[in-house]
Amino acid sequence: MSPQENGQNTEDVYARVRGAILDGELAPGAVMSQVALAEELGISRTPLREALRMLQSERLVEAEPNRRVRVAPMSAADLEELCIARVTLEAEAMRLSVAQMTPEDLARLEGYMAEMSHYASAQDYRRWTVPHRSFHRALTAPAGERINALLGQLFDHSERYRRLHIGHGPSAWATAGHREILDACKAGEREKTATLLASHLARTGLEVAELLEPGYDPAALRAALADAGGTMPTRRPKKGARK
Amino acid sequence: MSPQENGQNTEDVYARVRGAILDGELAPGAVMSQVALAEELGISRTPLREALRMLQSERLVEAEPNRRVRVAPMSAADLEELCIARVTLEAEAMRLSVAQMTPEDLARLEGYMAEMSHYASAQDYRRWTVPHRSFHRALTAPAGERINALLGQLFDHSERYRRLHIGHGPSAWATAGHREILDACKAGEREKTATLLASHLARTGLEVAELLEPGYDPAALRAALADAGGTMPTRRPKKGARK
DNA sequence: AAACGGCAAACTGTATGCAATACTGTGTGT
DNA sequence: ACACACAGTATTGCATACAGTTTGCCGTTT
Repeated sequence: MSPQENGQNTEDVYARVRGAILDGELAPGAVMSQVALAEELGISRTPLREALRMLQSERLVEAEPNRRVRVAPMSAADLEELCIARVTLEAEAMRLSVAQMTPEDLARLEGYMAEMSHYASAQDYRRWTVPHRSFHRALTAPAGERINALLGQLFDHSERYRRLHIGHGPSAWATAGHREILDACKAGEREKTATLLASHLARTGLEVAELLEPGYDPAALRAALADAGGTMPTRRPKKGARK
Repeated sequence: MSPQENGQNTEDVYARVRGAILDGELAPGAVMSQVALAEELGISRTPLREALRMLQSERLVEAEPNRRVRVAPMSAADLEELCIARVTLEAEAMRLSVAQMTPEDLARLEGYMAEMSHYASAQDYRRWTVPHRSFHRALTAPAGERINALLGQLFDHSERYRRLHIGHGPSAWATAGHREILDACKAGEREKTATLLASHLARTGLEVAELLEPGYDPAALRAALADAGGTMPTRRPKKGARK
């Protein structure tokens, strides 16, 4: 969170602090003094306080009266809920969108895929996330403004977990997953598209949860994935890991 | 929004303005001057501005820089998205919760039912909404904090639509719907409980949408309800309204 | 009569000041 | 050595002040 870049109005402050939280630059659970933060940003406390209120409303910081705000902590249980919500909502938004997508929409999606693979091969994961976000957003755009606003928030929160625990880049299978989803989209296969997306999201969530709290068993997420019609692709068949 | 009741800190101001919006006391689309509002509330603009920022984050007011804020407008399309999100998410939360509910939870739910019928027979719809909210929240409480925070917001936004368009009270069939849901809950019938809930939510949404914009066809909501496994109970078979 | 332009009042955005509350470190008693 | 009380400091919350922008009105022009 650089000392003076960009403007100094509330919205810029909001964007900067939010970005710092999502990037992990402000660690989960960290307490922040308004005066220190405002000084660091080169502004007064007034716009900062307003920005913090917005972040509080979207659960990125926790605030109690007369106490310093804390960056929202992270936990496997919270991640699991996040993923459940996302798997459920995004899969349904996908179902509602498939039929409505125009050739232009599909072309745009191909464009994002190309961008992603470009940055992936350049190992520029920082920039990879930009078309990645656009890709997911474009998949569900026809579902409407409000639903996509919700999904956008869920996406950003997920990214916070992902970036902190597996760097900023794509897993090997993520690209293949995007390809499958887009192809199913083009084929107009409504249910297949939705379940592929659900599986894609759940898989990422499970992977990050395993890194975050190795012993944690995200049974509810598995159940939600099953409810969404999804499957865990090639669940490594170690012992009798059948459930 | 009374001139001086309650405290005058940011949180109270937030609660009061929020309540006024949800009750329709501040009409959808109304523009609000900060100075006028602050004066009416008997406070300065600083805490009001912070409260408005929070309301902006949850999409109850719309704000553009250097312009007065507007109470978020309402439309059938927005209501439809709201209901889609709620039907999808709340039904899934219900599925995840059924197995985890304790006898105490079920007893609490019975208590809310009793409260509701009490206020319903007294025609005190204003107070009826309190146990109604508790009922819905208790149904999905085991699904976790984050999911219920999301559902709480969606519930409140739905209430805003409902209160504005069919008064503040329950429809005749709503009570029966709650009864069915709770009974299925007690029987541990996971899927039935979820689909009953989905149908309940969608039915209310369709009813309000019809009042709000008579010609509007909420096809997406019907599709989402079908995806959730729900059905429209006794869809009045006028002509060949089979689809 | 309608449209345009300009000016004044109103409003928003940020900074600063002050009172109230929470935090921290030191000293004291057991 | 440990717990506790207390005072000094830091920090939050709200109000006010001021600069910049928008808005609405009114006179002028076409």
